[in-house]
Amino acid sequence: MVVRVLNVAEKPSAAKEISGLLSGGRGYQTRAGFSPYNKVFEFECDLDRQRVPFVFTSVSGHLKVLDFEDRCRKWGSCSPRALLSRSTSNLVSYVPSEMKPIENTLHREARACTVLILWLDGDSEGENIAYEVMSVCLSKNPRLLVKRARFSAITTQDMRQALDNLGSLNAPLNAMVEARQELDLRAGAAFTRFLTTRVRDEFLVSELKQVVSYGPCQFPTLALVVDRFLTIQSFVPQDFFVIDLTLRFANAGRNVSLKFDWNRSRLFDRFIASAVFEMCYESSIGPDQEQALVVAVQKSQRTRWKPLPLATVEMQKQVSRKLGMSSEVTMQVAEKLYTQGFISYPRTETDVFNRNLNLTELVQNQASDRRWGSFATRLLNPSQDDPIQFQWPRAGKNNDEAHPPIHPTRPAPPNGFESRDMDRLYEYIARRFLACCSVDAKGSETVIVAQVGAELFNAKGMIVERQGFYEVFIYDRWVDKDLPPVATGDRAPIEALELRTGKTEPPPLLSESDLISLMDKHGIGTDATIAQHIQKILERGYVSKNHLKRFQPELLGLALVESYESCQVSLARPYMRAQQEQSLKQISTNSIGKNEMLESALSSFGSMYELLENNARSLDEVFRRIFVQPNATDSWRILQPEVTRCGACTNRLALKQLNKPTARRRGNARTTEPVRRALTCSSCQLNLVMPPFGTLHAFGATCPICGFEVVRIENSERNTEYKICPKCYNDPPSAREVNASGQPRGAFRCFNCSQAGCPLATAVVGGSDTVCCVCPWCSSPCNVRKTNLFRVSCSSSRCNFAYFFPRFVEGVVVTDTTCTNCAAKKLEMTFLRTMLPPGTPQCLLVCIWCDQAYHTVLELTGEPRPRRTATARDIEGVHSAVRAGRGRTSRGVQRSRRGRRGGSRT
DNA sequence: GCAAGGTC
Repeated sequence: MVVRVLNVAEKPSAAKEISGLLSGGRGYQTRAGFSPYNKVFEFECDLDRQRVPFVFTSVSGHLKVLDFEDRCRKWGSCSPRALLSRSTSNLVSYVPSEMKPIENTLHREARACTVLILWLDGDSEGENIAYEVMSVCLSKNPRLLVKRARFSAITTQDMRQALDNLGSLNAPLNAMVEARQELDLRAGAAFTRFLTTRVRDEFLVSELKQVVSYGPCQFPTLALVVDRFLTIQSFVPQDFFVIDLTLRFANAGRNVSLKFDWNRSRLFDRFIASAVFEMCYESSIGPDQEQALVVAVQKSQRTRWKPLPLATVEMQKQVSRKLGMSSEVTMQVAEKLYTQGFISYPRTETDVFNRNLNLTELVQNQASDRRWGSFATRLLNPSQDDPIQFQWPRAGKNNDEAHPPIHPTRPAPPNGFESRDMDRLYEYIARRFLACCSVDAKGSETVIVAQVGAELFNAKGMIVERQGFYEVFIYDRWVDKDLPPVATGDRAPIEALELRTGKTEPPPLLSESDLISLMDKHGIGTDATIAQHIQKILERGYVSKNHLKRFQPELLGLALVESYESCQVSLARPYMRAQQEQSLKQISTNSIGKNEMLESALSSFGSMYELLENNARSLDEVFRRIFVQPNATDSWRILQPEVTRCGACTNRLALKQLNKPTARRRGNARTTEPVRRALTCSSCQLNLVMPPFGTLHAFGATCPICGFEVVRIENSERNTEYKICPKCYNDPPSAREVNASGQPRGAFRCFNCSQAGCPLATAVVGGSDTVCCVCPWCSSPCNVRKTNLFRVSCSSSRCNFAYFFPRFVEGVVVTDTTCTNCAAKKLEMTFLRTMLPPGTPQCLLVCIWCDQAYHTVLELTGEPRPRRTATARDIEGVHSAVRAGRGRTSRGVQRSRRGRRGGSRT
């Protein structure tokens, strides 16, 4: 019989790469599949020492989805409880319509082949997809001989080895995935339907659009946020005591003060601390005693290791921490960079580079970049006196045997990427890669140990001898700390000796990076899904991010966790997912059968369901506070029972109407009196007047000035929205916010505020409305604004000009000084010193267009200068906007502009 | 309308 082999990979890129390797230098032919993305490659290849035709195609992840049978698919068609039992509801697995083209390709190719080789990824999901592909192919050609290829990397060697050692499919591993799918679906659907319908039916919130969902990953994630919140709430500060010592040393003819740390760090017992301090103090008094003795000067070498190769979870954590991008956005941007061929596959657990990968070639690729190209060149062409040279990256401990660590695959486009986020993420990946391929940083640490009485104190100094990878990895710094020249036996006068009292502080709320680490630790989600789970609990309104981008539970999230706990239902505990994964693993090792495991897990979910249902009163109590609508007869008094959080007492503020609505006749038109309304705090006796129009929503962020929760006001008729702090709206923070004639600027919204560090405060000190220069593209006035970054942008709605200041610019003030060259207002800029090389000024007063001082700072950091010239594309953008008679093309920009201009003023 | 896991 003529042998013809059908091969299937998990994604199109893998099919193409493997085809390239297996066909050797002879190349392959490409044909279209029914899906435009999943092409078919054809070539000849040796199999069992015989040259045979190979047909290679791909799927795009899972081919099938799992759902309930029709009978149970509609909400309300059965009790949610029935979804938790295999005897009362059945599941069906089918190919959804969007996957039909791929299925059709497999059908067509399977008919014409005799052997099927499954080249799916080497993880459990890959095994499950292999089964899906097999069932689809066998349905059209039951006589196919099915084989599984196993490989850890897409290299010629691995491919050949896989082909010479074809195996069979791993049924227990597949059974494990099937069990996971079934459990997640049944439990997710049952609890979600129960929670959502209970809210709707019990409280008659018939138009409830919100889903109150349960998911085995989202709930433990929520629990992590709530846990930290409760830890902070219940934190009891403890007094501690520290002895601070400052000594005076002579250095180059000048006296310098040096602070020392106490070797005991701190003591918690007031009496012991006082006694120790007294002894210390006594021994320092006296004619010859007011000196400390230097008892040791210890020198040691210190190394800071270069970073490990980059895996997905680490990327999400670091990019959130260093660039302030959420993990969700990071993954979207990374996906874009990947599909455009700029970086390797962004979903990988691997933090060790395979020795077969040609890293020097990848480094060479970066040599053309104007920002870090010179570093790449130094790596490859080391000179004798240059410590920077190529060294193979350190090896991490994780390897998914499927993808390499994330690295750049080709140089950045010379004119930058289409979005700033792509620019920033690519830069991070490229710099991190070069840092991995360079050398550790080395420094020399000096510790001076001084003695007063019987107590020892230390001061540390550092001389960085080799910056190593820090030269390219600008996200971290290692800086010198000078010490005066001191030798053992020296005596130094005591400048200060004090017993200081401090209080222990609770840990902060979780940052995104903290949350990702905890999810990773507890095995919640995978590298590819962690970001989605975080996004989900935000969307569901269980948690929000405050102005510091830290996660705080919302009332609903807190209530869900608390009420589950009160019913003794352990679904909202961080370890639940890991525990479930553990039981599932037993299926893959054949320690337990799939059916047996499922029956037991489902029965346990069933018990929890019943527990929740029987104790639903406590759940109702909580939901009532959140969802109950005010009594219809009282509706002119209470409009929304719980809108936002009071900054004084943390109670929820209610929105009350202050006047009865009355209709009046003005001429022929019948008009309604505007509603006067206020947020009121029952315990603080506070009334905060609110704008009369628009719906109020809690925004999640907290005002850093007064601690009130920010409110988002949405006016759907005018299609505007803006944010206010309820307190600042009534009581603007200071005279900072006055207009040119010294009058307060009407109603005070977040965008009028210039509070440093608050991302909502987008006004600039000196006034957002102050013109700072003429637009280089269209000659309209330009203002300085602030969103995440400061920027100079054109005020014309028809022009897209904007110059974003680099991230190290942390403050911009428009001054009255003008540039003698171009008449632009000079800007006073303050820089974040930790992001700049040593010796850079911390503050500059400059014209950003003409002053060399600013341009020098930009050159030092590899940032581009502000461009006065527009590209052809920019100009065409302006022209087409003018032709179309509209403003900026982005809807979001248009909306926010209206907000700024007072279109939403009420 | 519900989950989590792949993937474009």
